[in-house]
Amino acid sequence: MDGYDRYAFEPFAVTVDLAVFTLRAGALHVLLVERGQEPYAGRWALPGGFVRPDESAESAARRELGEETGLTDVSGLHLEQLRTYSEPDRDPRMRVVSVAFAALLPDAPEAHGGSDAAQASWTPYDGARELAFDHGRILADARDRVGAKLEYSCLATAFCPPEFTLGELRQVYETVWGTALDRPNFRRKVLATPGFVEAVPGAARLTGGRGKPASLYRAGTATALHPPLLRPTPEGRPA
Amino acid sequence: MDGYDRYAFEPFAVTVDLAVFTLRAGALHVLLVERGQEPYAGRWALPGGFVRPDESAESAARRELGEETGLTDVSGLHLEQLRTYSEPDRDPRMRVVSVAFAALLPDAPEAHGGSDAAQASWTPYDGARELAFDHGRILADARDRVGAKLEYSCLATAFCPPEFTLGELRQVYETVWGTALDRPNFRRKVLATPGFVEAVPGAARLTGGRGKPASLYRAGTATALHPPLLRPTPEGRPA
DNA sequence: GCAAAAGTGTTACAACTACACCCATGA
DNA sequence: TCATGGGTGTAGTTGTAACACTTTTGC
Repeated sequence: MDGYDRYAFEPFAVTVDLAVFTLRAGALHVLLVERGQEPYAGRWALPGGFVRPDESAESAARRELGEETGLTDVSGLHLEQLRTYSEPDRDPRMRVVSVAFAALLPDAPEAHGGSDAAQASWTPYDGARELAFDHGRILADARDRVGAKLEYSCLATAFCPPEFTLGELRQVYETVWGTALDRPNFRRKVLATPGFVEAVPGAARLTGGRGKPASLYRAGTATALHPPLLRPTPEGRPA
Repeated sequence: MDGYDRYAFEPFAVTVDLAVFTLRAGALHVLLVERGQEPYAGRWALPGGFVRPDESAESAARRELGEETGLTDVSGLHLEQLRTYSEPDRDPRMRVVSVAFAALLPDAPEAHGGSDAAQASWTPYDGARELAFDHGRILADARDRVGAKLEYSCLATAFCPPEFTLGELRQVYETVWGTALDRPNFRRKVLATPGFVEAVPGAARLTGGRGKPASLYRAGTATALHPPLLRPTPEGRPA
């Protein structure tokens, strides 16, 4: 970054792309938009758009999410940078460098199209069809990251409403990882980690319509899990 | 990223910045360059530069490292994306979005200035003075990331030459983390992790000039550590 | 009563910690 | 022979896995 040179003013565009996850009916869902314009008109894609001259990529991500999908109540939104995709040919029109984000939402307000998006909707992750650009890869990278961060961070609470039961928190892990967890052990593990959750005194709620009402908890102040909550033996796992 | 709009052609520049680490004399060192031009002329900064229209950020990072510091023999270089810094005011001249990388080198070939860099040199991490732009923050983020990745990945071998002793590998952990590790336990832990290291049959080498010659090992094929090698109780650690 | 979900208890095993101890080498 | 670093052994503790069992709700 040393001074101006002739490469500084080549037409680079900088965009953001968002992989926004939520849980619906016990399945991982992702927020997709249908493109209204070429290229890839009619194809589904991740929401996103151009970064404006006066905002950071993080600000652009929140703005575009509201503009394209109508999700303006983003109070519970957890947003974090994934990585930046910069292959020269990733957009057929011009040179576009995209800063990708992974985002988590507790409940799932209905989405609707806006600005450049013909429509927006929550789609089951496994049912996601071929996406525009390299968004399929970005989405897969985001899912891997979220799954991995559940192990050593308190990220799971970002999928839950402000008050939740331990059963709901366990379902977050089971849904994202696709494995069943031992309920008693999960409970002890979570309660033994200081700052992960804190009890809401006296409160209780039914989880599945039947069964004993469960105590309610709020997200604690901790962000990291020590020791981590490891996935049940997926053998060799990628770095 | 839906079609052209008026924000697409604002003058964005895209750069890369590299935090390159190595170990020298038992201390963590980082590769810095002295800026030859305004702004921040004469100040130290991370090596880096503009991404060209026909290359990815990863390619640009390797190219700039060679151009600015003379490090062209990058066979043992481990390079990975850190994150992207995009605050609007991070460069006083214009809008510059920078993709930052963390890099690790086993040995430390001498560096010399080149292209935009007046000079380049390996600097002890703790002795790093105030850096240009937001490079101080990037450097701190990179160091945090490297320290964290040592816990759950085989990254430590990237600091070691092709053949190394377990004592050298342990010094990587001790130097980056700033804590002493129990030698026998470290040895067992590393050898018990399949694919972390593989023995070089028959080979041995003296580590510190004195003592019993140590067996030599090569980096294995694994990339992740399961279970992880956790730091000794730093209490609350950031996410 | 029965099914479902919360919550508690217990035992066996795996991993980690903290040492003590021996070995090989250079000064 | 002493200091230094490599390598092995082992007891105590902690954490996890895999259950059985009780409690409280809706139907």
